[in-house]
Amino acid sequence: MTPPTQPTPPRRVTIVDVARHAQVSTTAVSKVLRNAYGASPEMRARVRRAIEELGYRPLAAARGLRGRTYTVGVMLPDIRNPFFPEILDGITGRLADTDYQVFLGPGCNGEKEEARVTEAMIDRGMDGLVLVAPVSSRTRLEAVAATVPTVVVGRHGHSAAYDTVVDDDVAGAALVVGHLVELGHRRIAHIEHRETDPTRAAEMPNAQRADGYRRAMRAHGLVDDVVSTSYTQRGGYEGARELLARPQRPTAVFAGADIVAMGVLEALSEAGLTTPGDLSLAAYDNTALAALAPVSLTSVDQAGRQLGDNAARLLLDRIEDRGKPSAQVKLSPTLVVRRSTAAPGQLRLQRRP
Amino acid sequence: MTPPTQPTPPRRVTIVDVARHAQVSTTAVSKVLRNAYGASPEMRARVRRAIEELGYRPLAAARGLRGRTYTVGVMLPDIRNPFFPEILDGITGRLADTDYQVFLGPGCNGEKEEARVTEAMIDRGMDGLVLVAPVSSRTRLEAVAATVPTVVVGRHGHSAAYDTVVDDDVAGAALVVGHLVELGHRRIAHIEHRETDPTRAAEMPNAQRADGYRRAMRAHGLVDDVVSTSYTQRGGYEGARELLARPQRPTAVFAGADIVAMGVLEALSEAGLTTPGDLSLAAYDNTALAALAPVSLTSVDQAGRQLGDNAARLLLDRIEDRGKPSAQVKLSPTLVVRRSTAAPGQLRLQRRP
DNA sequence: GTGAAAGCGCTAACAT
DNA sequence: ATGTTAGCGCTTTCAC
Repeated sequence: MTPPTQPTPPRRVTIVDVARHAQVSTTAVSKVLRNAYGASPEMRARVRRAIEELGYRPLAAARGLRGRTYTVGVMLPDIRNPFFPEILDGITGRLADTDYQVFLGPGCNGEKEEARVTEAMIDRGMDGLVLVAPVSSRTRLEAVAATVPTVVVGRHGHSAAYDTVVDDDVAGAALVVGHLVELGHRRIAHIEHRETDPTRAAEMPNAQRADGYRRAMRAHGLVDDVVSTSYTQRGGYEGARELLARPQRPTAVFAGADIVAMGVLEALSEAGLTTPGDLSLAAYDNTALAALAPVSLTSVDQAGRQLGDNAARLLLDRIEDRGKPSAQVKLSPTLVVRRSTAAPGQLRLQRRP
Repeated sequence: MTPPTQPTPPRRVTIVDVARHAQVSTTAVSKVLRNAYGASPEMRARVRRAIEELGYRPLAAARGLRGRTYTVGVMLPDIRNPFFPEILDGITGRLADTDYQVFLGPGCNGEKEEARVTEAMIDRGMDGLVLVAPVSSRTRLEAVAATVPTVVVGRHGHSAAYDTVVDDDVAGAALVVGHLVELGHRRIAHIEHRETDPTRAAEMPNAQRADGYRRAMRAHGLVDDVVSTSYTQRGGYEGARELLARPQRPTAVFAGADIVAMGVLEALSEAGLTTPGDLSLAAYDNTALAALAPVSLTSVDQAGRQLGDNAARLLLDRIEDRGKPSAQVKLSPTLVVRRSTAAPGQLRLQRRP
């Protein structure tokens, strides 16, 4: 009963094969691989030629047993959120010229999933982790960071154990409020993501945005009006339904995320209303959704690529020197104005020209 | 010059620690870990207790050196395409109850990037690979499959070296044409993705969709009208511009992918036209984009989750038995009708009720 | 500058 | 059923 095809792949080329072929020691090959000190130019050339001729690639898993795996893990809360690929691009861009390879964990919701993914990454010997908008407790994050170099993206709150990279969500919210006020709006509502856990609440971007909104409203002498749902399409839909049922409707809505605005649009559509004629709508993240022609949503642009770029840079630094003091990077968002916002009370100026 | 914090993480708990703590051999622990034969129930209990008490987790990288890493790699062409997460959900769902962990490669465009990612996965000792809609040559795919168990998703064309899971793209295209014809359309255009390489062209879903479109048109006694651009928003925009410039405009457009339809909508918006009043629009993939209220796009639903589920199942089978004959799974798509398609020549029936 | 030898954490073959 | 031993492919002392 021999199978038709050879089920056994040809033995992989190892460092021993290279050493033999180049007539040097495995140590020498290892040194060349790592650009380490202690190999003459002549030797380097010999070894490189042998590597070339044999098509040798080091087995990262084996390297990891003693040194590094040259692997970096990125944990994203949700692959579906079109904002996260931006961050990822920033990370891979920065790592492109290095020997490091990036792998993503599967999208994870909640602390349990996060723990599973981070543990899996640590168990695979990854050299460093980038955690994007994690919801785990700070204690948990610090435990991870104690085990492996870690950078946390999109979560406020400093720690000596890990580096952080965030956008200034308070400033972003202020941009939106400022824009709407300038257009003449005074009844501006906000749909926020309700964070249940009070301890980490303040560290999350959603809380910062809500806070920034409240402060900006106050600064403009206006009364804030916050509806608490979640950063999902459904959350936007429910939030909008609640706002539309108010005796005194807001003239503008600031959704905490683009995806939330999609739910708002759904509710508006059901009610036979449109933006910006019946309601101005602004959101956050400036994802591809916001740029779609039929959507054309005013939205806050987080410098996603830069977030990722900085995260990768900090991570590489920390892999080189685990003892270095932790760094915090804060980037400034900008506002991208599109057709979903306009002066209030206009004579039902529709979208079509 | 001692750094303020301890830069050295506490030594990891190893199998030796567990063995010592449970007063057994490391072999015994290993057997328990793998549920292998040769350990009494009593011993299993002892070992499990020790594992529990010490918080031991095996180092996947080290396991891989002898046996398996319990890691499966998934390569997606583009994280931004909202269709792919469906497949991923199917994969992770199927693997959830196993010891296997899924990692994603960063989105890769083109053969070179694909080679880089697959090599990186192989070098990390991954036990199996799922390649989604790869563009690499068949030779290349078979080389990968010869090295590591591989399942190819979303690419037609069989191979003895790897299993395949696809949707029936020809049938999907026929669904669209049938739907539009039933509504009364006769001038139905198609925007396709131009594949440059002729050898693999026939294997790609885009070619199958174009082919299915042509065959369905012919079957209905209609003349096909294909514009070749690419499966991108820009491709849709350019394709639509070309179609709108025709002396005799089509009354319906079948875009090869949802994202293409977004570009069509952009062009329509610029021209002051709307769907379905001026033009019916249908697409493929039934992503979240299609379901957005302001978009509401008729689209072919590929059974994304089932694609992933089947891929994972086949992969596990192949990991167990590398010699087994390769399998091909083909799933049937369905059509989700939304507001972007209607009978032609209607009196500018707008979207709003 | 170079290489021999030890060992990373684990599994597999081979005792017993 | 259990333990002993020899590696997996690589990096790292530590000799020379």
